[in-house]
Amino acid sequence: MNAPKRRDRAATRTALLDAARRRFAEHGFDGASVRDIAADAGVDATLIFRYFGSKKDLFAEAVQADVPEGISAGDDAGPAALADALVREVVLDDRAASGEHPLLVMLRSAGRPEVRERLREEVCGRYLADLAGRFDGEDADLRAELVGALLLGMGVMRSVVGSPVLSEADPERVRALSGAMVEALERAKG
Amino acid sequence: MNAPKRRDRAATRTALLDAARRRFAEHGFDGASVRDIAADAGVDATLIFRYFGSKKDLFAEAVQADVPEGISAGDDAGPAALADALVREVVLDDRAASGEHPLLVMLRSAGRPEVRERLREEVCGRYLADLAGRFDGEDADLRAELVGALLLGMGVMRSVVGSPVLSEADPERVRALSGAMVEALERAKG
DNA sequence: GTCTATACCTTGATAGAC
DNA sequence: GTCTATCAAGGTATAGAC
Repeated sequence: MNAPKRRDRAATRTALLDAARRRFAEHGFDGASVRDIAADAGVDATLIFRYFGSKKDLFAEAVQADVPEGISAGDDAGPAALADALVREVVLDDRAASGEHPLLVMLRSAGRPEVRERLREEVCGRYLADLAGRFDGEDADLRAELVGALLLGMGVMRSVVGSPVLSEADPERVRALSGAMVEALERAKG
Repeated sequence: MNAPKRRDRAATRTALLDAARRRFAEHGFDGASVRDIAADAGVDATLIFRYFGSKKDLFAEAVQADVPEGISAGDDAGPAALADALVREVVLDDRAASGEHPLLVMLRSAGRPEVRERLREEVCGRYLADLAGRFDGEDADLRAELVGALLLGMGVMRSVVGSPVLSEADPERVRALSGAMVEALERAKG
């Protein structure tokens, strides 16, 4: 089912991206070999280089494909509302179908400097900037950073460290507790 | 200076461990080759296998050596005091001399399943268990997990993502804000 | 016993044949 | 558009030199 019809560029590319997403998510960048990915896709390994240039480029494209566009909270919502949306997106969301959140996939591959750089762009440019804009007071960026740290840390706990507590806990309770932490930050204006 | 006297088992081992710590901390598990480590230590690469068995075993020993024994807070201190001590240890402490905190080194090498397993033992068994014991109420373990997530996330922000905000912020302010978040958890008893 | 030479297998990457 | 060498680098094992 993964094997594309022979001589079908588009299907080959798609099959490779698909296999890459799964392999990278499960084994990380270094743990997934191009030969394994190609075998999963039912094509020859050299096609990866023909179509994507390098393993790194394949990784970039595979992981980028499902980074959510924006954040599902109103533009004028406060930090707590945004944080709540992010908790659901990064931590609680059942991603059994779509796999791990791309940020967490990147975290598991953070040995590579290029991956860390993408992470920084993604986290700082996309998420933290948005968060910081919703805090008021002197050190909005520091408080946004702490919210980001909490979120990222929850993802790391669940997905990298592998602690079962967050997965097994009542999602509503998780949202309530993390919400209380964010509200404490809102109260502590600089 | 790194080259041990020839035919000196202890000195060779030490030199290898030393070089390994530096290489692993800077480049992660996959980014540090046994040949590079051995070259740094001024010895032949195959000695790594003679003395440690495998690269993984060398990593385990190199990283284990400087995981702090216990946590520098009184046995009867509350969660906030312990969290404060941990913030200093993991995030704020100037480890320029001793290098990154071993937990963060492990995080940067978290592509490998064995590394993740060590991380889980370390984080859950050592840090979270201690934290959970200091909360009272129903879901002490969940609240301990959230404190751990905040701490780990701060370390990840600084060391993996590479965001400059935490490093450049006033340490006292960081302690005050993270303390407020932990206190919010104490208040939210299950 | 302590170290060195060397060789083997896997993996990322390239060149050129079909 | 696809596949078959082929290469360099890296982890690992073994034999043997001092």
